[in-house]
Amino acid sequence: MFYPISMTSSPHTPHPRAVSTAPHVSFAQTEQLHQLVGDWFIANARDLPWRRAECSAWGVMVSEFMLQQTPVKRVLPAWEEWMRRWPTPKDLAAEESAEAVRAWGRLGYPRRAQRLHAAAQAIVLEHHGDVPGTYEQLLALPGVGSYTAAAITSFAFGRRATVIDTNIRRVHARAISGKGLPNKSLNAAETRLAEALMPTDEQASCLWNAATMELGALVCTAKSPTCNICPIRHLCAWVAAGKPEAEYTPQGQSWHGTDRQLRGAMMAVLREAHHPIPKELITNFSPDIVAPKNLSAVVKSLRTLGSSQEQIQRCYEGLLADGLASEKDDLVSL
DNA sequence: GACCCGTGGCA
DNA sequence: TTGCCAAGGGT
Repeated sequence: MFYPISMTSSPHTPHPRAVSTAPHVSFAQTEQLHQLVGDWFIANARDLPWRRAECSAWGVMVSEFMLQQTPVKRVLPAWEEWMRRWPTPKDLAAEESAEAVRAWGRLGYPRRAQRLHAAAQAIVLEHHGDVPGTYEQLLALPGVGSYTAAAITSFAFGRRATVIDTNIRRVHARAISGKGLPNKSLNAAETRLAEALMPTDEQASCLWNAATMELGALVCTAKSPTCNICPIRHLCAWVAAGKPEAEYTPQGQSWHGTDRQLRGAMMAVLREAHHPIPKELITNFSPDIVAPKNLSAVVKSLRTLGSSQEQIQRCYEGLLADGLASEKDDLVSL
């Protein structure tokens, strides 16, 4: 992480280069937002290991993968262990993909581990083992989308990139657009707004990215934002409008009885098994199948889901198709 | 754009 | 307790 410390030494000096003006926001207001949110971040940012100056680009990249839909608190220990074990892309690339998935543990969305492993191999093959430093190069890596590419560009390399994540979108929606929540999906208007708000100065842009994200994560939260401590509450369009309700209510993610629940249970069985196991251990729930001792608990929990045989088959084949599991001679493994 | 992909902390 | 939802990506 590149902390633009220079901003703290002269906090009220305007940047020499012009800042784009966003719709509904004056130049002066944009400057003020940068200053207030930046100062707030410097005073209140969490001390996360991937933000420290000594953290490698690879460390930032690993954190970004893990943080895709998984909260910071659960990522912290996993990141520490991952970096201890695989401190460079080359170290991970030399491993079996299955080992990466196993080390991913219960972070969720195990395909991220698979893609991170594939990205490490691509980095070794195409970039001499060094995490590439441009948005386009990063975007070409497996599992790296527009958010992650911009985040690594900004946080690991200190280059100007427009980072747009769910936190930043929410801050923009409220502070600028006066809405309770951003649109259901990122659209062109939101992207234009984010680009227009981005400081032209490279250092300032990195601070703005990190600071806006942190503000969304700690203060301008989805559920009950703490506007009373918000550094930009007096500029916030949403507050000024009386905090109107969002135009829609996000539909909750269903879980019980879904394929995802069953896939998760199957993945737990496979992670526990450090050797290939009989296929029917997963696909056949008849109680006379005896699991190896260390698998008993997870297999039992899998059986208690009460899934139909059709659903079991569909999910199992899905795992094979996604490359999360492989089958040979009626034995399956990660 | 809609949908799918895991998991667990927290109110 | 039940439901929300968290630094997204891929199809």
